[in-house]
Amino acid sequence: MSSNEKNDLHLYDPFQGFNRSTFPFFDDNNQGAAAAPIPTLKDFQGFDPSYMSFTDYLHGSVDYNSLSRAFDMSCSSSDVVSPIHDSSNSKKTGTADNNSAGNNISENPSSPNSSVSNEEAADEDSSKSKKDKQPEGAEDGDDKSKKLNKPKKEKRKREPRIAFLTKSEIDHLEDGYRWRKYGQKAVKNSPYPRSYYRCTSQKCGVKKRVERSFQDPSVVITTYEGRHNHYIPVTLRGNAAGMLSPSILASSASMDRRFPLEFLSHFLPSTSNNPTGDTNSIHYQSLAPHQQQLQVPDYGLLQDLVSSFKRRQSP
DNA sequence: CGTTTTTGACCAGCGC
DNA sequence: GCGCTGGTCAAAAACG
Repeated sequence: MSSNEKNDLHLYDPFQGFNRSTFPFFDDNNQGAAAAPIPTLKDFQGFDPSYMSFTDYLHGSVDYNSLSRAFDMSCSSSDVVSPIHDSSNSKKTGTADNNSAGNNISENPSSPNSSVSNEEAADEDSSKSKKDKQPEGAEDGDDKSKKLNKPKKEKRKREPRIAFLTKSEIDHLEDGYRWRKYGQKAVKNSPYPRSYYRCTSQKCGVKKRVERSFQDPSVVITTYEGRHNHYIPVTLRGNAAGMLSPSILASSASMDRRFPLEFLSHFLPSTSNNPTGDTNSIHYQSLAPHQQQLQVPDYGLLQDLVSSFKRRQSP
């Protein structure tokens, strides 16, 4: 990788090696150090870049319509992100091509506004679609039996998902939240398994999947589903407060295991800083260009992205 | 001892 | 209807 690329990044950049231009979602204008003609979100009509961040997504400050709209039109400006607008729910529509990735991002809920997610989450997510093996009448079976009784296959609604590509040696990057791994599956056509995590916070139904790209093993694909409805837990292993401390982070040499400070700070409910609701822009200002995550609305697109990414990196 | 990870089994959805 | 695959459960093991 080119050294100037590195220079471009902050020393604690966990994404070193990534060419910023690969990430059209972060506007560099504040840093004035754009390394390449990067299509920014401004290129996405109707989708202000300063309004979209990973955290924004998680906290639902961005509405999915905007998101999908943005992606829908984005691609012209980027050879990395292509427009995928999966409005159908068929997870196997593109199986032939995407099967390795597993599935497509699911449809936007008809009412992007949300409530969907919280309802499900509130339900402890387990009610969601847990398949009930239904042991003989468990007490907690109300969830299960509920499901069982539920005659219908009301299609399980899925929360929109956002995938992030991160170059890291570590599979499970710390993002400030606590996750409990609840499963792991082999990924078809890939030597790397996919791990399933769930936020340990009680009412939070956020889930994420982590897997390594088989096309470029250095790239970790993290797919988030749902949005946190709480602050970063203070009891975070190793001390969340510490993680959020700028001084600590700035001096940290082991950042490759974490997302950037700005990134973490974005996890906090934005209302705290900005009653006017203009938080996003404020937050965005604090975003450094090295905050390089690529948000992808369609999981099935990832492999293409990785390929594309690799191409860009090799001269 | 409480929490997290591992892992085999099970279930639902989808294509054929 | 069958088989495949992704996603989840849950008991046991591992860990701190």
